[in-house]
Amino acid sequence: MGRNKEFDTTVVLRKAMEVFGHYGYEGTSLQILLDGLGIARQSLYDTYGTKKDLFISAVKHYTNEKSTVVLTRLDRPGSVKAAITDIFREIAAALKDEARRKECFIMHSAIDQVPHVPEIAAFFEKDASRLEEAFYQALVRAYEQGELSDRHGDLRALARYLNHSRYSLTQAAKLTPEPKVLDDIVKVTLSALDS
Amino acid sequence: MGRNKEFDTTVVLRKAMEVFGHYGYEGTSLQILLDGLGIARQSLYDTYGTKKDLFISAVKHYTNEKSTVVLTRLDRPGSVKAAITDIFREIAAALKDEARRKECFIMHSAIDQVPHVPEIAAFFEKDASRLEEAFYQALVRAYEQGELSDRHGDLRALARYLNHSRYSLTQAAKLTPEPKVLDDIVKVTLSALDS
DNA sequence: TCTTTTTCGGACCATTTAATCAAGAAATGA
DNA sequence: TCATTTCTTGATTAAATGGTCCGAAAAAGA
Repeated sequence: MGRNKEFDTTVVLRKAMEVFGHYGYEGTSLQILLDGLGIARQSLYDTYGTKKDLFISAVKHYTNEKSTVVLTRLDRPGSVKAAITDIFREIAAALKDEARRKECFIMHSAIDQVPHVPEIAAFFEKDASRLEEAFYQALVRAYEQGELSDRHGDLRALARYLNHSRYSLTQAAKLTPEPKVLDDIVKVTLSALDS
Repeated sequence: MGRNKEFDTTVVLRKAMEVFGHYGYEGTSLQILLDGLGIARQSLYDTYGTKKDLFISAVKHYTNEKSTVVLTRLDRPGSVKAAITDIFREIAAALKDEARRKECFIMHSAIDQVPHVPEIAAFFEKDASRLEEAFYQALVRAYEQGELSDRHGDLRALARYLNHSRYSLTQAAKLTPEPKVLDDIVKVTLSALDS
């Protein structure tokens, strides 16, 4: 019994990504936050806890969502190169989409807080190592399948590079509104896999 | 006549880079800032103006310093590949040095402010296009010198990629304290120039 | 000595901050 | 009907915010 929630908590979480992504964690005042979420102040505290709690929830939700997509693609049977290409094309597409683009920028705000919020630091560390390992395993499989030559040598380094490149694309997007630049970066990034 | 300044304004500017780099622009309270700079409040306002003025000065000073190094190397006669390799090795070295590393993180704080401080947005836009052009001209020269094959094709894309990679290394450094990871990323990044 | 400049520190300002408490209205299902 | 939950709003709190003003001490050169 009791009254139902009038807002979808994950929809509001996405809005939080946008707001925090635009203003940064410290740059987002409670007023700005509430205006962006479209809910009343008390609803925020009742549903998510403090401003920091909401921020952490938004960061985790965003990261998990993105990581899941990557992990799924990497586990997909068949060409590993094709899977990795898809992953990067998908990121570029998200960053070129007016609506989805805004959510991505919470990553930047989150990285700001790494030195100050232990929970976020620990979360990112775990996520990064999980993804690095997934990339590595996929690359090993690619090698076994004959998709990579000995030229690529250090697959561990290649895995780290790919995971880092994935993260860094949002930074590039924040610095330039030009879609072509993003495409250029992705293209050259993927050329690291060429034979 | 009159009393001399007791502090070196550029030394204090470097300290400002560290403080802003660590806490972010909004995350840096005036108190934190003054403690970090080691000067009195009034001295700050007399010398640099407001907190925002100081931030902008620090960002510009840092960026100009780094860009100058890059432009100088790219103009150096001889192997372009060697020059670019040097540029990235130098960045990695800075990010691995306990002291210099801290200053670099002001870049991250600066990018946060791009959507909110027009002066910073304009400054970065100019700086980026200048460097992209320098990379491009250098790559053209490299091609003419026989350092690059037709495989590399789109030199404009390659230039954008290199400039972006340069920026993004600080992000990688912020996410991991592991020097080896940085080296791995640089190694693979530079492999884009391999024949 | 005298004037100028800088340093330093405290006092002070209005504003904003995140967060809590309270209370009534609206909705929900037993 | 009744208990429960959420929504909305306003009041309030205590602390922190960036910035200004003032005055005295300390240099430095004329």
